[in-house]
Amino acid sequence: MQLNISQNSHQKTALPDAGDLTHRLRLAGLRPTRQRLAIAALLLDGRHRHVTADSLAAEIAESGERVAGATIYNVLNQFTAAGLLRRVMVRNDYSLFDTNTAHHHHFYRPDTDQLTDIPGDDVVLSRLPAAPDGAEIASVDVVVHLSPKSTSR
Amino acid sequence: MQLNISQNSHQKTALPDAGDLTHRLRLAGLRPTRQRLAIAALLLDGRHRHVTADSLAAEIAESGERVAGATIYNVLNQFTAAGLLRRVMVRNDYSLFDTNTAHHHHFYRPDTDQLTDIPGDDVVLSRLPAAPDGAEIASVDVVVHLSPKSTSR
DNA sequence: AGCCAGTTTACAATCATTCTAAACAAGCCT
DNA sequence: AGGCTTGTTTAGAATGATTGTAAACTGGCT
Repeated sequence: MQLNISQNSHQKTALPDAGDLTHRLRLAGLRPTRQRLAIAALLLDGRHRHVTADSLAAEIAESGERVAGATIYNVLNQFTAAGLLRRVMVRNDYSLFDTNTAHHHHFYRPDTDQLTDIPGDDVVLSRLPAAPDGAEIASVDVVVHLSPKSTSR
Repeated sequence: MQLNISQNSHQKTALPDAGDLTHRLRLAGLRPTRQRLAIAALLLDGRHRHVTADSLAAEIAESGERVAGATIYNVLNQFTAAGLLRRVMVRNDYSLFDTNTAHHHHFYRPDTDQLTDIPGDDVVLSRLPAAPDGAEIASVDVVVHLSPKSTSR
């Protein structure tokens, strides 16, 4: 079976070499198992994209690896807890995991069910509420819901 | 700070009378059936709160009415489509329906799983992105995720 | 009164996600 | 290296919110 990792070798940035990923997983307190390394190689290569548990499973299968469904969920949750991924909730059907953990926001199109990043600083929150007693602000999620442009007007 | 909408008076005059609700349902293009009126009486009295399909079912049962589970979901979706409710997604386990359809945002505490409104204009978006081609902005959801206050810092 | 589209209902089905408990592998210890 | 311990993975079952289905019902018209 041919792992298709070579494909990103022409990329400018560090393609995830095994040592690097192993190290990152260790830093996150996660044992670098075959399964976690396979998923990390797909998701933590520095590119920003959105995957579902399902789409990731398909990619893994395509790459020739074999990872159980439950493990995919486990690893996605572990990566998210470790801050390697961000969970984005736009529907209550399923979750999307965002490989971009930097602070940014999303467009969501209900009709096509597509999620896209809102570029750069195109959303500016000029005012934030004070956190209630006993709590502090962990993160702020902005989801801009889109609708097809109405032709008439 | 009286950001209250006028219908929320402190007297029971805020109670929706049947005729009013019947009319509102008709305006929304919905036949005023016993089930829809029962749910409307609970949710459309001008108070702002968040319910789940489940919590609403419990309230209905307590009030002595009987409404099938599927109908509760149907009606919640119909009310939401008609703009009488707003659907808020904070987890992907279930949906919350917000009786406050005015533009406002939410605090969410993952540990206690509680959703609260962010008062008034405490969130100000000073900059919004342009909608992508063929789309227009339908709504903007801001969810401020909270965490228990850390003692340090 | 009677009709009919719109509604409701019970129940099954769906589907993402989590649980279970049994098999397995990583890393440490000697 | 062998063995141990604990963290991981696994298949399959379970969960739980939500939706589909097909039959029964009802609101509101004529």
